[in-house]
Amino acid sequence: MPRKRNTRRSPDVPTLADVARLAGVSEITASRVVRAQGPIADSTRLRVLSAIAELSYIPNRAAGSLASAGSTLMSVLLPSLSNIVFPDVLRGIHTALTQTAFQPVIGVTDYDPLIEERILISFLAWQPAAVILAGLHHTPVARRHLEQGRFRVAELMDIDGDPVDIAVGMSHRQAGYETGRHLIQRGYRRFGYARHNILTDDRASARYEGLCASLREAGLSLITEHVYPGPSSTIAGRDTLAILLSGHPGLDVVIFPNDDMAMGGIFHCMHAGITVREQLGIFGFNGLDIGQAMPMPLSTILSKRFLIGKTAAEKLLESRERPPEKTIINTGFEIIEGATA
Amino acid sequence: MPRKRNTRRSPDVPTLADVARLAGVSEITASRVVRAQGPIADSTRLRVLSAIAELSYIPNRAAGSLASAGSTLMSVLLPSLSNIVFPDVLRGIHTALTQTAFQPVIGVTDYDPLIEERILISFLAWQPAAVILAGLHHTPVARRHLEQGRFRVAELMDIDGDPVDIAVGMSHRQAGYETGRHLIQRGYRRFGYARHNILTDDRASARYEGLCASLREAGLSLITEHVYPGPSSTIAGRDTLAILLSGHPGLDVVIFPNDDMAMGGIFHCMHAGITVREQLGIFGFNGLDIGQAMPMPLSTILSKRFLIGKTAAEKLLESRERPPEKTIINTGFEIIEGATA
DNA sequence: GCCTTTTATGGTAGCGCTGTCATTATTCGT
DNA sequence: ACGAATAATGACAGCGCTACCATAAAAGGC
Repeated sequence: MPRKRNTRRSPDVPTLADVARLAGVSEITASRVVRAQGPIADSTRLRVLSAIAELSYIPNRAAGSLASAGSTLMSVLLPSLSNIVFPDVLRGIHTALTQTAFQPVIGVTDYDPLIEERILISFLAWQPAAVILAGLHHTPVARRHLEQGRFRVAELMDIDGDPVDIAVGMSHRQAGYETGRHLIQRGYRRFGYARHNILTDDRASARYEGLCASLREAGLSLITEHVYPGPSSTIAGRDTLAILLSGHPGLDVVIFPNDDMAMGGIFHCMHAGITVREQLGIFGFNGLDIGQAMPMPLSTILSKRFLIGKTAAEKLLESRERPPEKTIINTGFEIIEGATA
Repeated sequence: MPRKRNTRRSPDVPTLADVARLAGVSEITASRVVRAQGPIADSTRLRVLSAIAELSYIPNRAAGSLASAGSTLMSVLLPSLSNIVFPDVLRGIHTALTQTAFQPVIGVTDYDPLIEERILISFLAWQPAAVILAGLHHTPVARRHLEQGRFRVAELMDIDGDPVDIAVGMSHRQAGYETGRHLIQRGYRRFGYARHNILTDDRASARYEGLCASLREAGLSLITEHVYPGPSSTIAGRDTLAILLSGHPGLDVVIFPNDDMAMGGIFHCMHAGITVREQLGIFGFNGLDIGQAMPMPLSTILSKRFLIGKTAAEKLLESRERPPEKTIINTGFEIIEGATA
């Protein structure tokens, strides 16, 4: 005697077979209606759709994915969500995926390549159609999986390096370099630098290097820098500036790795009675809304986060197959002159 | 003649059968090693693990989920990621899930119950073990799915209502009420209110109602309010305060629906030469880092976002089955006196 | 030493869906 | 009007894994 069907499942979850039976068609026809694929007579479609509605049928994507060896998932691996940069990227991705069948699945790596590797592998277990990551630097294991998988890969934010497939972003090294040139041209000479302790934020490091290069070219160098013993935050910026100035009161400009910390720097100046720009220039990175809403808008660099996310997702949707050659898309950046440097 | 196996897949993706063959065991034994389930001899486990490593085997979770009628996914549906509140909640969830087999899958609803319903259904297609949503208000269809599904449900942020399963959060109505009481006690009498256009931010509405109730009790009422024709942002707060004051110069305190907008209000005061607190009180909501980093820390209410996320995920992990009775966990809130009201 | 329990392993049958191929009904071109 | 293309539908196997049961060997109890 054959074992009773359906022993493992809750008895009342409808399957495609139930829908097909109710609509009086075969399973495969019902499947075609669900996927809007292949020629279906209008009358048939209607009957199937009403059966779906009546049963509150939800397709089982695990079964679908297994049968078709593919999914409509797009894995997105981001370093952090506390840093507003990445939610902006995500919004871009979402915007591009709305009205498509694709669905983003988000993981957070905490800037740790090993966590990235672990999450990547657990995402690959769901057979995603595409993978989006931040940066070009991954563990060797992750890189191998990215290169060998049957999915397209986009690496965001950074374009200084060798992408797996598609890179969308800007040159952070160049942004750092332009920052230095801009500030030198505006007359600043005595540079300080504030850092945070996220050593794996490769973009921040690249900007730092670019800045140093431009100073070197002008015969200058950083007078001082301080690494805040914690992740980036406004308070980190405030406290770091206080420390920098206590050791080197002669600084005339301080560069921060991002706008959040730069805002903290401005708050320190307000508190200590330092006139921003005249006495001390403050320069950030990202071009956040809040910095531009201040009475004296923050001098910074606008990174085009939303555009990066949107462009990457659109590019990934262009073809189902892995492209034969690598693509690098430079979304560029803009110096916002602002009023603080 | 039987059709060749594996025609649909790329030929070189290893399966559990390949692992088992290489290790010289049966598929089910290899499966047990992968899942760390059931008794396995150490020598066998080692052989299987080394076969897995050699082949770079990645389990196919679609197949696993289909066979076991379950997954280790935890669906998380949040209204927005631009609002820093939700990344904080997410961090809490992540913290609770680290070192467990569970994996969060994040969707963004843009504060739209219909989008929430759509994303919920597409997530349910993956048979999640649990679902986390924001708020207690969902479409009837969504509510029905939540109630009938074979997964646990946590509704976050808000506890003023009837949860499906578990609610974790605070009473926003009470927070609004306490805000009013606090400000009245501090001597403020002429209240203004700034709003944004996200009508479905039920929490903001509940705070608004609580505030009005406390004013009514004290024989007061809002003198004016302005709805900014756009989503919440610092610039929205700045511009809204300008409009409120131009119409009603006699206001002595303005309450904002969140810290971002309140910061914008402070920036307007700085720009317009208004002395915050003496001439005009400013009150926010959330207790963000950046507001507390200002020279005069923002007066606001601390909502415990991280704790909410962490508590909810922990609670969901407690049992595999849907709890027989509803649970409401009040994480509370704290008034931060600050220096702006 | 014999029976029971525990440990370790395997055979088999699906889970729910879709790719492939086949079949029939309809439309079209000339 | 007749073969050829097209539209609409179905039968069936199998995707990769795990639940279920069975079996065999080792360990324990008295």
